[in-house]
Amino acid sequence: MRTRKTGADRKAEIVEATLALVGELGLDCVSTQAVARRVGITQPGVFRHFPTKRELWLAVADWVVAEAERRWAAARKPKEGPLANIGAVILAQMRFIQDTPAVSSLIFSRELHSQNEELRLAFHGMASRFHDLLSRLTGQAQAAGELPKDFRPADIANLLLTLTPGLATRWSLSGRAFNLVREGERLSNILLSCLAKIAGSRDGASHGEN
Amino acid sequence: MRTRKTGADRKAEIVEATLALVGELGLDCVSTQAVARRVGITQPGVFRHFPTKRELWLAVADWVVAEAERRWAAARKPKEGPLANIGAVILAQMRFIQDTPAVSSLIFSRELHSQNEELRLAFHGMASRFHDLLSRLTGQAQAAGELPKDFRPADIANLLLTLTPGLATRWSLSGRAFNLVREGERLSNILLSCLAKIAGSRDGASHGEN
DNA sequence: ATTATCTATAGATCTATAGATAATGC
DNA sequence: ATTATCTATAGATCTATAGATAATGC
Repeated sequence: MRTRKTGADRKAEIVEATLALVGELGLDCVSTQAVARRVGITQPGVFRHFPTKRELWLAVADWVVAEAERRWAAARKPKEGPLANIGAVILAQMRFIQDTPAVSSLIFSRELHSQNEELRLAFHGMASRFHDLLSRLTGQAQAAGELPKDFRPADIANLLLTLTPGLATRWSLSGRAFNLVREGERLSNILLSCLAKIAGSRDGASHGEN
Repeated sequence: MRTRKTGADRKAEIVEATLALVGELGLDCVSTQAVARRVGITQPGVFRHFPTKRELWLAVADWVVAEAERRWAAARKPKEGPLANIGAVILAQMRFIQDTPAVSSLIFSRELHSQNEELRLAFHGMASRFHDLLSRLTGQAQAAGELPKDFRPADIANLLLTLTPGLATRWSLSGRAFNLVREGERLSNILLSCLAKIAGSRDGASHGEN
């Protein structure tokens, strides 16, 4: 019993250690033993802070959701146009995944998938709010003439939304061999400039295709 | 000892059961016990067909990769243009994920991520070949004037490639609450028609942006 | 004769509980 | 006095091995 911290501090440490281990080793490698070792306490010590492992996962989800929303808010650039804001928010999300790759593992885990509905709903809510944010910005960009009105904001938002998990998948499969943020910047610029070109060439036209 | 099958048949059954269980319960719920129960043999029976669980995962990966490539080939429409082929191949991939959701779980699993490099390489190879296929088709579509030459085929292919895992993520988080194939068709049509519109409005122009 | 399957079981690991111990805060 | 942490341990579960048994194929 060398060090002794407040309950709140230790809880935060345990959540942080769990996220780091999920990112390094994958989700099902994370035993309470491994978490305890990393934090520097004994394995049963973990259960004094989280009565069950399920509670630990929920705390992890809370942290992830709060951190994501904090980063979106920080990325907003009120002085620039809606299009620049879309790019900034997408980049913030890419940076979040690069810094916290555990998020990707959590999304397809058993815990979330079939054993902890609450966990799935927490992440689903996060994704929904991200979609809402992108929809709103897309609507503003359309109103400002920066994006074409050929497509509904919700659809463009969905297209933008797929970029992050789509790229994250390739990143993970490659062994994290490229810079996720840089590649994300490149691809989102291509997509956005492609959309913007339509707006530029025949602004305001509104006939659907497909 | 009621039934008794050939080794090859039983192996295939075990692989199939494993994939089904991963899709239903998530990857780390799949014990050799669960697989054996589903197949209808005893738990040690599994190890007579696969010496280690690692070997079982590799067999699963082999099946997934072979099945994916079989479906891409079947989806090709030689009589239609390159653009229609791009759409068809993307839809085939969406349908594959919808039929075999285990693939998504495998991609972010511990097994693949940090314990079985061979498994990661198998899936990485699959993704690379899919990218090559989309790049080739994009090049053809550009040559045929169906897509603009503003962007490199490899970049457009990357954009198209993110659609499937990106949508699959949203699908998984939603509790598989929408039709992945139909939504995939809708979104890929939006993306492709957006790209095509540039080609239509000022064909052949080739100046980069961003 | 070959080989698919079964029974029995070892040994590792994982979550969680009970009760003791010692560091902090009043 | 409160509470963070430790030691000891139960009980479940999981991969894998050893050796016996029975179904198939020549």
